[in-house]
Amino acid sequence: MAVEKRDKIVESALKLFEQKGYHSTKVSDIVKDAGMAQGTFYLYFKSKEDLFRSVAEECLKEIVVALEPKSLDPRELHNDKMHDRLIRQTLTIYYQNRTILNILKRHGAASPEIADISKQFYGNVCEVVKDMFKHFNVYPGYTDEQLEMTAYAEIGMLEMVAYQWFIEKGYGLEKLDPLAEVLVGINVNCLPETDVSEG
Amino acid sequence: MAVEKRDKIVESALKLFEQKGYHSTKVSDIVKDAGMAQGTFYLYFKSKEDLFRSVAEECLKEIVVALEPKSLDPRELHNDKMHDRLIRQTLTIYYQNRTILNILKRHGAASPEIADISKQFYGNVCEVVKDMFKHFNVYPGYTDEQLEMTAYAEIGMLEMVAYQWFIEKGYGLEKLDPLAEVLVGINVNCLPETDVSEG
Amino acid sequence: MAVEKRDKIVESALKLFEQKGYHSTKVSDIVKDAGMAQGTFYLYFKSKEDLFRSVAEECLKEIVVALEPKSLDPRELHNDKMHDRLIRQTLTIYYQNRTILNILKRHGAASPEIADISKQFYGNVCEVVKDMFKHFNVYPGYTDEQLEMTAYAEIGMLEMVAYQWFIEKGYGLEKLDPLAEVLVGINVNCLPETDVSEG
Amino acid sequence: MAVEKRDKIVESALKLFEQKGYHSTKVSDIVKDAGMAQGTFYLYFKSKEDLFRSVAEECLKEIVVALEPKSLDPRELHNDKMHDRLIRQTLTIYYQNRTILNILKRHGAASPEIADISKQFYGNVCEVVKDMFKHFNVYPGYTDEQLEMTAYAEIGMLEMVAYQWFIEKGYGLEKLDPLAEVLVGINVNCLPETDVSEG
DNA sequence: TATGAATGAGTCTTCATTCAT
DNA sequence: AATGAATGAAGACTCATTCAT
Repeated sequence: MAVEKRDKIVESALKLFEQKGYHSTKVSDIVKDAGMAQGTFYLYFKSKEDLFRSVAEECLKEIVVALEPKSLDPRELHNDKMHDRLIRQTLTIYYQNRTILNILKRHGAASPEIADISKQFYGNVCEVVKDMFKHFNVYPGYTDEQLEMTAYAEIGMLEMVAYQWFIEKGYGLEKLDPLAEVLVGINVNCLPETDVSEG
Repeated sequence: MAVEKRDKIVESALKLFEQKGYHSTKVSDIVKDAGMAQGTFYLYFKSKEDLFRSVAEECLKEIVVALEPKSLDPRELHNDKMHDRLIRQTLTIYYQNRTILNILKRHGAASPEIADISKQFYGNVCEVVKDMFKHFNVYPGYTDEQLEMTAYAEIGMLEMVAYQWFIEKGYGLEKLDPLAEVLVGINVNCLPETDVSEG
Repeated sequence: MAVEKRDKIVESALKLFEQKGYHSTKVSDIVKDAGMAQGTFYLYFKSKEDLFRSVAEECLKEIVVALEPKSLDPRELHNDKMHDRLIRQTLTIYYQNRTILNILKRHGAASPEIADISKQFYGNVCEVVKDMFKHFNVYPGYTDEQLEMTAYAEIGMLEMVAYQWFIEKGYGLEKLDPLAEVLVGINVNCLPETDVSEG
Repeated sequence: MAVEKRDKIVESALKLFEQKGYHSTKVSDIVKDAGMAQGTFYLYFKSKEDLFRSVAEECLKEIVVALEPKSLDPRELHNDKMHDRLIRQTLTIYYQNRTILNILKRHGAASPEIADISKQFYGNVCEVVKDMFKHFNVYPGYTDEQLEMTAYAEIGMLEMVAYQWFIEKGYGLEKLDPLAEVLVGINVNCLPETDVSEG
């Protein structure tokens, strides 16, 4: 029961945050949408900011975990379509979490106090991607900073197209293939040892 | 005199928005920082939102204009380093406008009512980049949607690294070369067949 | 409980409006007088104007209803003292509602947006009086416009003396008799031929 | 020049007060309408309230003077149509000053501080009317209080019909005759020594 | 006289949070 | 655990008035 109520609050909050933004969504809006009394909210969350922080942290951690190599099917990763697979994998995860990503991107970190969540998220994702690059020796001879730059570039690329197609344009996973194809196209020769003859 | 005061407000506002975010910055903070009375603010801006909208629109328009091909030195664009030049150009513009871009990225569009500014900005930048792709026939055979995807991917890439290095890490233009090098590296072979003599 | 609070607000508001006028009475004055917090006010009224409008509409409707023939004792109305009775009845109603009438008369409709209440009130009262004139055939041969003029003249007469004696001079119902006597004197022969046996 | 500017302010103020009420009319509205700068206003009036007070006092004094017997043509007053003449005279004066009377009636005395003007005005008009009643011995045997009541009743009557026809309905002096006829009708027998056989 | 930019005290209204039931 | 009425601090915006030019 308790968990159900908490989930209901989170669900309503995410919906409203996405529609109206964090600051324009009142606690009263959330509880009205969730069908409960104002006071009930504070049985599950210390404050409105606590709700946002909790939800964001949860979601973003899930995303990071999902991106980690150990989450991926290892057989998939050892063939020549690895980069393509990675891109599809990431886009899919972004699609599944498009709501929270939309909120963070469109409405920002809501207030500087919460900005650390966003910062940490990007840091974590970057680490994961860098590890992947190292693991597969994608950019041999690159310094750590160069790897970091490359990682962020890839992340920015994926995030932007996910935002534009999954949120702004409202498409679903039917756009996964066309997007992946184009993104692989940009990087096609970046992974020289990958046999791209399949093209 | 009048212009000076307006500029002073904008300056203080940008500083405070960047530090504390749009919602946490009070009009009273802005005027205190700008050294004037509360009422003076309303001689130059209809409301706090009007200030944000005005400044954002101004800055973003400037960025779009700066990115347009006609703003670029044409001699620069007719050699085989074109892509490198474009990346440096864009990064420089992003660097120069890092404050407003930071505000928009970190604190979002402040409220859904202002979200249209951000949306239009990306639309415009995308158009500029697509035109560039077409002009130099970078991606022959691509459909318009594919060009759009590629354009957004490039924009996302540049934006993310600019954000991470110029804002989060606080570097200046001394990072222009290393960043450009890496970014070109990602795309290095994307323009192999481009014969830019086509003019 | 809820009704009690609302009533307390109305009570304090009427008191303060009468003392200081609508515009000089702050919401903070009202809640201080009513012994509650600022926010509580807005649980019961949308705004200060909403409070004024609500109270004024309520009171004025009551007055109109009280003036309607069906509110009057029918036995009273079928003798030759009818006009005297009507005048006493109206003066009594004006006395009972002197606070709101005072506010409207002294402080006006507070803002043009509320002026419609006052206008409608006079329109309604005029209709009631005209109907009474017609019912008892007080002014045979009069056109509708002439009846309307007469009705407004009577209303103005009653309102003015009620204002001067019950409010400005602060008398109570002990002035009912002298006022009625004089007012009947003005009109004494206006109803000479009225055979109220008309039924 | 100076007088012209002052008059221009008064003219604009009266127009706007009538349209929007005292409180909703800003000093900036008045000077904009009068075509001058904000500061100029304060060369002619100490404050907004001073303007209102000055204008109201001026107008109301004029009305009282116009109503005084010495202002009336003495030949008119010594015949059997005296009451009719008085009513016409008063209605005409009310018509000519309908703007200020409208402001006072519809928008009230603006604030309690100015309420004294209105109060004094009615006191003065009442005195004039009472003197007239005494002069022509209209109500022989009446006490002073009874005369005062009668005077206020007559004033209320005239004021109300003037308001309804000259302001609410927007008619001009073409309504003078019908209004006077009806008003005389109400009082027709109140002046027993007047030979109404002429009627 | 005339200007109009600048002032800042004043007030309504909002909304996250609390607490008695 | 649940309620929802009550709270009150906070902040955007207004506008009569001033004053340097």
